[in-house]
Amino acid sequence: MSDTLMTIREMCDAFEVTPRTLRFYEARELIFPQRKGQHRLYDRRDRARLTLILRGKRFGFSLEQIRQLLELYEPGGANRTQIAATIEVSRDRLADMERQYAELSIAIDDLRRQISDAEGRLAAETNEQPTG
Amino acid sequence: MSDTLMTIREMCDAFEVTPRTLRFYEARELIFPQRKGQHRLYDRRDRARLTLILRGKRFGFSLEQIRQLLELYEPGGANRTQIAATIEVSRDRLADMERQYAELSIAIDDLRRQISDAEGRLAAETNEQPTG
DNA sequence: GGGCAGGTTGACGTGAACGTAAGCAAGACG
DNA sequence: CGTCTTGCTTACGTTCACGTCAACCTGCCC
Repeated sequence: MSDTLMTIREMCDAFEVTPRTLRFYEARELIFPQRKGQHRLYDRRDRARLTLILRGKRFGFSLEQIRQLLELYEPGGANRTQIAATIEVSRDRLADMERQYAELSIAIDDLRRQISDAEGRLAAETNEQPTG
Repeated sequence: MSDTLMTIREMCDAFEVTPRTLRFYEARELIFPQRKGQHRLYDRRDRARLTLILRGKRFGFSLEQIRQLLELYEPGGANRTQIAATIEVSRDRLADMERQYAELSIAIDDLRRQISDAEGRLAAETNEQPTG
């Protein structure tokens, strides 16, 4: 059930991307759908990777950074040096995300305060008599 | 002290941007430095706005979205309708950021787990005798 | 008064991440 | 048999956020 193969159209509908996008990600070696003849078929693994890709994009990572991160999620037959390198860059990304998390917390508080200030001004103006 | 005017070069050094970037933001109406003759001079307000701009960019907002947000931080003589509209879009941005915050938390946990898994594999491999 | 550092405008170039369009193949349908 | 849909490849176009470059002004120093 969960390892159902999906066509490109099904993938597009499920993830709200275009075929162009999926082919583009494949060209950049972010996903590796099988082929049935000429047609692409996406399995559970491809869907998991696409989920991570879209998530990474929302955090502002480049496709290349995401590609490196995806290596971490593939316990394939990489050698020690490659695994260590992957861990390296992943730690960097993690640090980025932790920084972003902290800053986002501040920014959210900031924005909430600004919004309620503005709401206050709006309410005040409502009770005043405008001079014009 | 805090309302010192700064030249474009001083701004660039302070914020690690290029002159081109500052002029670009000005063209997009994100900052409004004074002019001394032809030369630009940036005050405390410009610096505050630039801080918010760069922050917004780190969260993946477009310059246009940031421009709208900046209106919220300027209690200038806008009319009720404009203030209300600004609050509207700001609430949308806030919602974006809250979503991002929640998702980021998940992604960080995810990534941490993947990294320690990979570290585990690395350690395991160190203790094994490689077949080759 | 010549030159030069620092700033200005304007036009064009660039890289990332796709969009769009043209043209072909292959299975489904009536 | 034609044509419709779906997907494929190739190639060029687009948007955003700047970078790069040319040409000009402008103090200011020697």
